[in-house]
Amino acid sequence: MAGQSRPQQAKDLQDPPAPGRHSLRDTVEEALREALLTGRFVPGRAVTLRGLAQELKVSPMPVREAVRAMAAGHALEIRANGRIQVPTMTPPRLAEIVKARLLLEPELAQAAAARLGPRDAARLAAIDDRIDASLDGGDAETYMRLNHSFHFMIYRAAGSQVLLPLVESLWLQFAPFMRTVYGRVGTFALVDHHKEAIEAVRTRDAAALREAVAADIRCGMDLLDTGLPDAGPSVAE
Amino acid sequence: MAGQSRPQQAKDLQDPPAPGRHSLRDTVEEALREALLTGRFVPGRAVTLRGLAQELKVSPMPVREAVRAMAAGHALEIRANGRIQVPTMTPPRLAEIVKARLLLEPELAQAAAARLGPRDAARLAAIDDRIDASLDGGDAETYMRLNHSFHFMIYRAAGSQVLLPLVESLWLQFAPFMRTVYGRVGTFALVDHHKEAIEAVRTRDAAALREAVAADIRCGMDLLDTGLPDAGPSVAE
DNA sequence: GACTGCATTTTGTGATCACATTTTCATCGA
DNA sequence: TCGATGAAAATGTGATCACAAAATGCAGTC
Repeated sequence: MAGQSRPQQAKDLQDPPAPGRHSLRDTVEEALREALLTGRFVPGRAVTLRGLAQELKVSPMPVREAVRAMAAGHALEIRANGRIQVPTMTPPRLAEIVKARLLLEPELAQAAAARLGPRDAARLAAIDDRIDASLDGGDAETYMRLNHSFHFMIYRAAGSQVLLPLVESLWLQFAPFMRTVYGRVGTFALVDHHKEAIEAVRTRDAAALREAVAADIRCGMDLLDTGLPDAGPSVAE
Repeated sequence: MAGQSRPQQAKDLQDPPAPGRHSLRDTVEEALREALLTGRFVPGRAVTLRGLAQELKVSPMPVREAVRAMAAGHALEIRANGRIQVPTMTPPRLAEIVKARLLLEPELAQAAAARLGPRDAARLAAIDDRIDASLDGGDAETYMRLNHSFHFMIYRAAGSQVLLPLVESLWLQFAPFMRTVYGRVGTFALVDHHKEAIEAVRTRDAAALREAVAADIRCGMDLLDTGLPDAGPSVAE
């Protein structure tokens, strides 16, 4: 034990006891997911290994693996020159995401209906109240986090091991762009179908839940369509 | 030029000129994809970083990132103790994969129909001939490779940036299990709907192509269902 | 003979170093 | 004033080391 070469363990991430999981890599990955889903990472934003590492107080190593994992799901993009950035949105890409969402999420919602009930409806209503509050307050970041919670509380109930990850991948892809649209057109214009979804959950009406989710996707993504008439890379942070 | 500390670049992977891309990581990832899609990696098989690295003549570093990327798409599984293995199949998981495939792949095929024609039909027919040959010869590995080529030659024509990666992820998940079933029941019992698909491509009949793909999925996966009546972990290498 | 105990090996994780490439930016010249 | 040029900084990639935890193998015991 020479006592000089022990460059192990950051040890002071901010939660030394590490309550939930272990592995700094998972922590970084979760941080990235958060940043993307809440729109803190805007399309086109450059992500550097050392920069992220310093920000999260870890070595570049766990960041490399986390970034690579996100890139595998197209949540991040590795350009030809090797640089990493949040993917930019294009009209055809957005159209495809909408199509994929409409194929998968209603299916997931329908499957979840049987495993949900009045208790869950109450929880969803509570989230929806906070969503309305964040919309009134113009807090887009909180809105996006809560909207994600709302949808995935439903989807998770389906107990899916395959469909759910696919849908998560889709959300990671469109969320950053979603955020830029809210920043441009504001959050006041938002119309969702959460109320219908809650009612469908309460009455265990699978068909109605399916339709509510589909309608919600259609409305939200229509709004997004108005956000990219031009190929404006103006919001590249 | 001290000439002593230059532990850079393996340099002799097997293709020094490196034709297509660069980056050892991508090479490893491609090797993993190949191994999974052709069924050389069977469900439950343990994958070790150092082992794979030695096998591919690279350092463990690129392997770590490649494995992590595959795990992000659930093509590999990182267990609670950290060990890496090819995921095992369960009846509900297989059912979900079938559902997801039936949702996405017919859609992709339908979209691809407009961008395919007689020339492509001829190419597909050529592949299908080789598929029949590999089935007669009992060469399951070649069959799987060609079957993948057949389907993705169609899907790729859709020019999809979102749906296609999702479908690729699904194939990586069920392919290893598919292989074990062929090993058990043989390849002679295989019935596909490639002939109908080729005809639909030739006549640019989107609806027919969609239906041919859907039928092909249903048949193939029904066969797989017969492969796991019990929860037999007997085929763990 | 089967089971428990410990020593050895294996394996994933994190950190650091070395290097090629690219980007950035300040300086110089027309 | 603007563009080219060069040095300096930044960045991704690959390799190696160190370490903890787990798996493995081997003995010794009941």
